[in-house]
Amino acid sequence: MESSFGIIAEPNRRAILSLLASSEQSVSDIEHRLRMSQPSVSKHLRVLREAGFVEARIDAQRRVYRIRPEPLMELDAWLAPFRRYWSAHLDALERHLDRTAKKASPKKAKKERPVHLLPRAPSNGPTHRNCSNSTGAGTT
Amino acid sequence: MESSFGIIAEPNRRAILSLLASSEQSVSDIEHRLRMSQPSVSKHLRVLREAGFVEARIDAQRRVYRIRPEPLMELDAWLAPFRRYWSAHLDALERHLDRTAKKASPKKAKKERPVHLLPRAPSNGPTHRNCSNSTGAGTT
DNA sequence: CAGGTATATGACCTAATAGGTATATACTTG
DNA sequence: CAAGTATATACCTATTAGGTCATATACCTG
Repeated sequence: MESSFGIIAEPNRRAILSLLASSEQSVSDIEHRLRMSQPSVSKHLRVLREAGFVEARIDAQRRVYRIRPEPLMELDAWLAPFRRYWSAHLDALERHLDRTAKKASPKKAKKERPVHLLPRAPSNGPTHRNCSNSTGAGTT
Repeated sequence: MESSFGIIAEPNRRAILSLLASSEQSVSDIEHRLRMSQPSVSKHLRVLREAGFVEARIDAQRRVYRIRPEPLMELDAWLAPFRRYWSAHLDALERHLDRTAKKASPKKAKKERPVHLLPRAPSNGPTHRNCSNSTGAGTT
């Protein structure tokens, strides 16, 4: 696992991080709250630890894990160049989250139009700055 | 590939996104700028497209790709709960990025102290806010 | 329509990874 | 020291994802 991005690609690891976001937890805490096997939790914690996402503190036999923010800040930093796109799409996010939450089942078909069937662009100028089409058209 | 997180786990895909962040590009643009094979670029673009990270516009035989921000906003949203940790570590990020930039080679050994050898915690309160230790051990 | 260009896709191979079970290690208490 | 608890690790397996090569598809130009 090279990058921080690869680390958080794993859903269970994200769940662990989210859990730790609220407060530190021992391994067995995580095990029970997330319904995962103990070895699995330990393995994920190891990955997270080696990637700097968490650190452990010893309390008797327990290892109490907590967040270390640096790698997450790194992700945040990577997102920076894209934030210029946010403003135009502040509400589009809601629709997006809404949509992906409902779907999530269709495997691999009919979710995207094949590229060669894309609608012809208005063939005006290469004004790549307008992202307005897709979102335009009020939902209402 | 389930989530948006999985999509951006792939370095080439992140490179493509970063490239598109500045301006839209055709497939062959990407191919040449990132020194990737054409099939590889197309496949990654497909993944990105199906995940909603990019969309394509047709210009003659070219497919001109551009960013769609929604999934990135989703990532940004996921990071929100962790931002409470930022403030205490604003400068720690620099050190972290600095460090990980230099290393990046050691595969899997000696990068983290084994957990059972962790320093005894001062056993005071569970003040999980201090992340100050551990970072010592210079590479040199 | 023929030839050329740009992109997508399919087949195949390989490497990386997550999960499970069993077991080792470390620490605590009597 | 013995027994018990909490956590880490080794080994194995199935799955997945990415790369390349070859080829199909769509579009342009003359």
